[in-house]
Amino acid sequence: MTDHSPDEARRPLTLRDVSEASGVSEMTVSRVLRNRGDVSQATRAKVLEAARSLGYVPNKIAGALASSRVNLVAVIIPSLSNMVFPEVMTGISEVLDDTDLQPVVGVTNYRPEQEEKVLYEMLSWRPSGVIIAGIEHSDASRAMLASAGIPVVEIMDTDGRPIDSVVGISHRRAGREMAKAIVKGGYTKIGFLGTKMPLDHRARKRFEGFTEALAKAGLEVHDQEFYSGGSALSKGREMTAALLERSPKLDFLYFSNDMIGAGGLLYCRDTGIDVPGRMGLAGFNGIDLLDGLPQKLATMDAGRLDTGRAAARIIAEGRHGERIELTPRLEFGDTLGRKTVFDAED
Amino acid sequence: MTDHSPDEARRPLTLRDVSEASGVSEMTVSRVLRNRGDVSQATRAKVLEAARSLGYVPNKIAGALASSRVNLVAVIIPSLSNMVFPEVMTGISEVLDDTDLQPVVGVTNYRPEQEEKVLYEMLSWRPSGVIIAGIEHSDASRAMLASAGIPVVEIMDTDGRPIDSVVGISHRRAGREMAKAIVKGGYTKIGFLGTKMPLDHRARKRFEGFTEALAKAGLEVHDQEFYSGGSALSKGREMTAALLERSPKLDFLYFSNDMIGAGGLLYCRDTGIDVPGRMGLAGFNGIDLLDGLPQKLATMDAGRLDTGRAAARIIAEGRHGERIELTPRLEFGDTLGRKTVFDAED
DNA sequence: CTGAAAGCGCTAACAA
DNA sequence: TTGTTAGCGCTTTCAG
Repeated sequence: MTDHSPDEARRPLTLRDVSEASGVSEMTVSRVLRNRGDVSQATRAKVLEAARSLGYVPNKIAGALASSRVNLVAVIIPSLSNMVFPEVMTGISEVLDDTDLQPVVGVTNYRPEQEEKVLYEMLSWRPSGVIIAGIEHSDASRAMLASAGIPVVEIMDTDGRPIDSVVGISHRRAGREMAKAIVKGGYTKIGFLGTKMPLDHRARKRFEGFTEALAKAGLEVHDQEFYSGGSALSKGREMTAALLERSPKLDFLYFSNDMIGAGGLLYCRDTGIDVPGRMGLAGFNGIDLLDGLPQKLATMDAGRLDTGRAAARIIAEGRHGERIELTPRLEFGDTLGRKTVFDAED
Repeated sequence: MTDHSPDEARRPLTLRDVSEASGVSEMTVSRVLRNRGDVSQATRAKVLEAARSLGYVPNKIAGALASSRVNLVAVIIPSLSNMVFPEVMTGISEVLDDTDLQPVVGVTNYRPEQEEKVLYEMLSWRPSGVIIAGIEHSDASRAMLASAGIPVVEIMDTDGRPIDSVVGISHRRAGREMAKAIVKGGYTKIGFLGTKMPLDHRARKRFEGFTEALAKAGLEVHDQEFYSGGSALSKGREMTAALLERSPKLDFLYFSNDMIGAGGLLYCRDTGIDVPGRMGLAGFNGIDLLDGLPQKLATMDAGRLDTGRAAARIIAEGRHGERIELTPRLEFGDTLGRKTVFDAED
């Protein structure tokens, strides 16, 4: 096993230590450890044995400095507690696992200054690429990304001018399509329930697309309710209660995410509101976590897994200037589009 | 703005560039950029202006090599899609945000070999500390951690022999206490529903503690159902249906996590099973995400936020050999302990 | 307060 | 197939 000398602070081992222990030059040790260049089986074995028995862990800092190659990919996302981003991460990891690249995650909490700081911090490690959520960034952030000289992929939003590559859906379009489906379903008194966060650009764009498409159909959002804080079932319940108290005539509720949408659904069921007859519901995201609810909420899948995969592939292949726009997929579930049934019973 | 010369691959800027642009020695530039040592206001201003206008981003690789100081903390967790780990991360970030340390996340997918690989990879960047989930690791992993010469905090499980520091709860104890509460509630025909994963040591330990405490009360787990795959409401429903079909006489179901527990709860309600009269239910974790369900599931909070905070503090303060055992907190909710009410009505 | 020299631990490039 | 020589871009140390 590892050589545990007395408890003094042991200096980390270096290539030189392995070199001495194996009687092979540092350079050759380096080659063995990186599987680079031809090395005889004999020396190879000697070196590996020495490295293993010493417990040598290479110093990538020195390696990266010498080779100016860093196998890190910076991934910058607003939050980990949102369920959406971990899924993107899964897609990214899935692809990077087949390469020697390693994702490094930074979290911004939806704050531009934080994003700037995290970005600066990560770029200072000279990663091989950056995957960053959203297409809205501070001037300083954009400048850093533009001049970093590495592949940059902005993900999850294609409405805007990307710095380099972009992968995701158009949230305006997602909003529009949901509006069209609702109109088609025969609903007319439409309420919106969403987040207050002015910095959640994607939610904002969905809302814009939504109202725009409603307007084209001669409709508008009748009433709305905003909240701040995490998305949770209970929030959805409360908001729905408040909104319906204020505007009892609503016949459709569009939630800005599935979690609060599910809360709204539970509220409707508890209070005996017939869904989707008397009231239609829809959320956003396609969170399968909620699959076991009594009714399946209508939603719009944003292709998070595919987004992560595609972004990672762009980085892995060192591509630039790609644009991959995914199609948001409407899932009707059990809460949208049965208005006619209700009308018949009315 | 940044000087955008023609599109040729620009060499990243170095201290030397800033030095030349500002007419100040590299050394002094370095001091300004790090706020180290005394520098006159005049030079200070010159340097900052030059750095800013060039868009200089320091190279931490070189800095780290020269100073052998790295402001990274390796955080190694099994999964991001589990809801539990993001919450721990939140606690970690919260504390590290007040320092100059940066968390770097690695994911193992509950696989020891993956853990070993990720650990090796991260240690090769010479981080200032390691926070790692669980207390079970491969020999190689333990050896790496033990000889890294940095603070190591194993989190979320205190049942075992830690390498350095440990923060978390005893899952055996959590299982025992839940068993006691169930016994006290008057339930006797107890079913267990959990994950198949033999590598989820914490779930295993809870189960062991659970059966042990039941045994002490002269009871045993009457029937059980295992599954693999992600935790989701629908899984909970299916498992509950299967288990109750097989063993209709059960009067309590203990789920290994809140998500499947919630699914079980929904199933019981849908099929008209009186909870907690005819059937008691409990999960594990205290996921407030589910707060808005019709009934609140009994659960055991594992103090994830506090765990993250405490672990980060140990790293930030460079402490060694700490042991912080948190107390799992039983939350009765609405699904445990009203057996007597039912008995009266029976 | 500022600067010059040396070197962190590794790898590119070349030599043997 | 193996070894030697120079750095990579910074910071430490010491001198002014």
